[in-house]
Amino acid sequence: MLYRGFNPKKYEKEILDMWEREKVYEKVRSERANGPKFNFLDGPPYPSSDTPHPGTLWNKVMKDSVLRYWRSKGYNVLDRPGWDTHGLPIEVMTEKSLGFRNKKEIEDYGIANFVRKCMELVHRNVKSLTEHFKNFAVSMDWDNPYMTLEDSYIESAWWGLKKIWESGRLDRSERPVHWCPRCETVLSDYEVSQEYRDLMDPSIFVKFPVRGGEKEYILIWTTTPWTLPANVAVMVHPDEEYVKVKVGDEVLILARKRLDYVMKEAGVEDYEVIESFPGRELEGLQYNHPLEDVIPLQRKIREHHKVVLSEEFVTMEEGTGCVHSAPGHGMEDFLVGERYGLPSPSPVNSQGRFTEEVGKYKDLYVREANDLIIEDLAERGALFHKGTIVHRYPVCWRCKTPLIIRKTSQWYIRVVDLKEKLMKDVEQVNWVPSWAGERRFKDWLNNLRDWIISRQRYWGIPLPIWVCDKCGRVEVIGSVRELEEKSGRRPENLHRPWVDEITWKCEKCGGTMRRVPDITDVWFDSGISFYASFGYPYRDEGFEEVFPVDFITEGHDQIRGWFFSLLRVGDLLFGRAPYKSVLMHGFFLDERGREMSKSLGNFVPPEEIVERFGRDVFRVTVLTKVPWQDLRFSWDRLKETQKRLSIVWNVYVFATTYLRDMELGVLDEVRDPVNRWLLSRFNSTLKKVYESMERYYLHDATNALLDFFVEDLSRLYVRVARKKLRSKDEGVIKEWANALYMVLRDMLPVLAIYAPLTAEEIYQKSFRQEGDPESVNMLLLPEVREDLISKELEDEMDLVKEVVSAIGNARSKAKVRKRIPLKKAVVVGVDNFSQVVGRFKDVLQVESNVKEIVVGEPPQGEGWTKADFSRGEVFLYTEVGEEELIEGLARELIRRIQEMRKELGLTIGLERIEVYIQGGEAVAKAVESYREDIAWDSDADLVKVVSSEEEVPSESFGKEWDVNGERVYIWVRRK
RNA sequence: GGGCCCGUGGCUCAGACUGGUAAGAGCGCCCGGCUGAUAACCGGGAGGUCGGGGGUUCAAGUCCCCCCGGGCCCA
Repeated sequence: MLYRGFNPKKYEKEILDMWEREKVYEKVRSERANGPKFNFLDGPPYPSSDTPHPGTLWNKVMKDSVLRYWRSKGYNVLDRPGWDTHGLPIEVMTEKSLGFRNKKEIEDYGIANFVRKCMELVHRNVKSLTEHFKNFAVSMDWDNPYMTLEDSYIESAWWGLKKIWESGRLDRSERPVHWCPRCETVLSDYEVSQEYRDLMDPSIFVKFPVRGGEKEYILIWTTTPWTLPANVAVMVHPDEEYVKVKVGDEVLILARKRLDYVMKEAGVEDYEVIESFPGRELEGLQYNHPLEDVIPLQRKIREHHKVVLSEEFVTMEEGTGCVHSAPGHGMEDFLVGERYGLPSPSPVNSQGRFTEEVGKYKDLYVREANDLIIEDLAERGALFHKGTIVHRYPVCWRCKTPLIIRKTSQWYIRVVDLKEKLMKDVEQVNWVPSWAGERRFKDWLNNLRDWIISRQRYWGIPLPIWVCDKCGRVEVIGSVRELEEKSGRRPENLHRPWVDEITWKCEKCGGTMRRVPDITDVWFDSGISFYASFGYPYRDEGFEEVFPVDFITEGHDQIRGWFFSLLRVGDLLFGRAPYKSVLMHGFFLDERGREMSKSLGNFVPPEEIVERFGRDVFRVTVLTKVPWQDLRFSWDRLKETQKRLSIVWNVYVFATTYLRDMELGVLDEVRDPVNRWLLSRFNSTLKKVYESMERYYLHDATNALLDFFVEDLSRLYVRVARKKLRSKDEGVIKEWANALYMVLRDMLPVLAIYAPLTAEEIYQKSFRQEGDPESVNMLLLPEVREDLISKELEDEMDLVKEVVSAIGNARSKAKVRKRIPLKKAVVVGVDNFSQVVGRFKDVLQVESNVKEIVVGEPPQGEGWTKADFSRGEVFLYTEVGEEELIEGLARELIRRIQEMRKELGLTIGLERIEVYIQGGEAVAKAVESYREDIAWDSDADLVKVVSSEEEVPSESFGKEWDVNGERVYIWVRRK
């Protein structure tokens, strides 16, 4: 028996336990095993914490609603969760827990020990996060997740890398990259863009003496003095105007557009332009490096010091228009340098300290060398001006160390030439919303760069690349078996350091083949998930059948993350995008619209949500929100959802109260237009829900369902049904009971998509019959009966609602309470309303309490109150006569008797009573006139007017009431 | 500098892809009602130049252009 009061706390945990105990999920899976396939791929969350961010819960709940939908449609759903287990965040956390500050401490501790610690951390967090997701009724295959740290997964990665190598796209090259001097590794562009800080740096203007010139200098500007020792050239814009300016007895060369700014900055008021020319005329102009006397490197490259042209990288927005170029410390400088055949020295080691190539600065940490370099420049008269600047500067997203750009040898996957193809792939995908793909993704692809795949760290997929230490020959290994064949050994684990120990003799020269020490970029790990989660191609777990997957969904940050990464790998290895539909969702923000994070202290713990509102309330709250916009969290929102769900709950409670002990069978013939309307609305709702789910408009589906409960059932149908279910005509009761029962029962599997715990509780407590499946999760979604949908009926009911509302309006104006029946209302302006009145007179009666509603011309005479609605107007006769007052009084009495019955705990329709009433003349008259109605409504065998308490049997329950200002005594005697 | 998204009553949000009924809901506020779903529920009202301007159209919150404000991404 369903009980009163929507109270998720009472049942949610119990239901979850029941599912676990009875292995409900496993049973549903096996029941659907032969159904058509729906393939979902989980974007693997990063297990860096043991508590999920509320946004991750939102993400998982959205996924769950889609999975539940297809499963309830009879599909065999691929619903494996994933975990993205490798990478720097886990390493950094492990380092912190061990108190390490650099790589050396890790190596001293032992890579094997360190990697084991990382693994432990991952497993611990995965376990905890899994419990959290299960706790929100997320139905995935939790016992069987894919994890990027598994050997089978790593082996699949190797297979992919080997294939890419064979296609000629994998190679090593030396380029400047963003480098974290603490973590001592390269960072990808993506990682760099994660974190910027405002840093204060020197802003200096430096004079480079023109070779052979007489006190003539090229004026450059930089905020990274430490890159000056690696200066090779100066870039100018070919088409901008440059000038020679006389300052004192010196001549400076800079861009015209920067002149005023620079002089003002340097506090120089006396200067004179003596010559002007386009930048291209400067090309080839040679200069001397001001620090060449102290930097051995500079003496080596002195013949390269000259002006080069670049229209793409020289701006007139900052600096002097003459750009100091150090190809070893800047991507742009490097590109221009390549064009001119310039060297690209990068005299900085992996810890960000200068090498001996730069003489006296050796071993200094680059940022700390700035002051000394500036001093040396000043001593040599090369410093034109020194200031400071606060600018956004990239820092390591994990350890917050300012990054440097440094040339290193890295492994790349060349993809830039695939741009056009990738653009085409994107068009093949169904993006929700469409602009996510059409615009955002394409914009991102426009900036496509080659993929730096190597990282100089420990916890990750080891690059399966072995290089001969003698002849430099490269071999890429695609499987464990291949490794074993080459080396005769099989590592106990495919991680570092175990694979590092595997070596073999070079076939060509007899040297030793050693693995490059790098691991892969973690975006490679997750990018291969669509096939590596199957262990493809070494384990046959049905990969080919599910490629490409039907559906993925993640936040908009994953445009350049996972969506991109998957596409890149999909195209490299299989020539197409590995997914068919993508739902891009928003971020979960706090009440003020800021990102939610533990460090900001605005993080809402899942436990608190469960404690205050419960799991289903959270689920439905997030599911009613447009997915692709950011969601601003608020407790008020949860409160609203709680109210909506409690109406759903109450509708079910209402039904079970009235339908108890009734024989419910099939609904063979539906006569009443209100019931035909109900079935129409039911089927329209199903249709809307299904269509919305299939285009991933999750909020439309959820709202359509809730609106059906709130608008159609609660506000309308139930109110009429209350009367009908107590009809004197058995046939009427039967029809209404069956219609209501069927609709509510068939809606349960739909409700279970969004609020599975609540749906299960209702199912178990009152709708599950002998022989029914043991869980609501096993029910199939009802099919849409198009033939029962009637646009006409639905439109008519909308009109009825409007008329009712207009009558309510008129009552309000005339100040006549609803309990008083009114004689007549005239509807003006709607042609077919007579037919509507005929069909829906019960609704009109219950909702408006007007005896006669007709269609016609505006009535003449006194006593009419008018109200407008969209298609016409209503004239309500609001004069109240004796007769109406008496009838209203009868309703007052009934209401009070009912209240007393309730107080006595009597069961409706079952326990009978006798009623005694003492009051004035009007009361007596009301009882006389409406005795039968009173008796029927209150299950009374006797309704009697008495003149004093003496006439009332002694064991009666009596109460004094104030009815419209009159004192009335009522006694109820239980029989 | 480029790209994308957002801007709708006091607050939180639907509606925009596919132009068309007097622009909706919930919360809050004011007034009233209902009463065997009831620690609920319902009706009425006040409150919106749909950020601003221009354009297309018989018709624009919706399509196009420009601007302003906020956010995200890229440079």
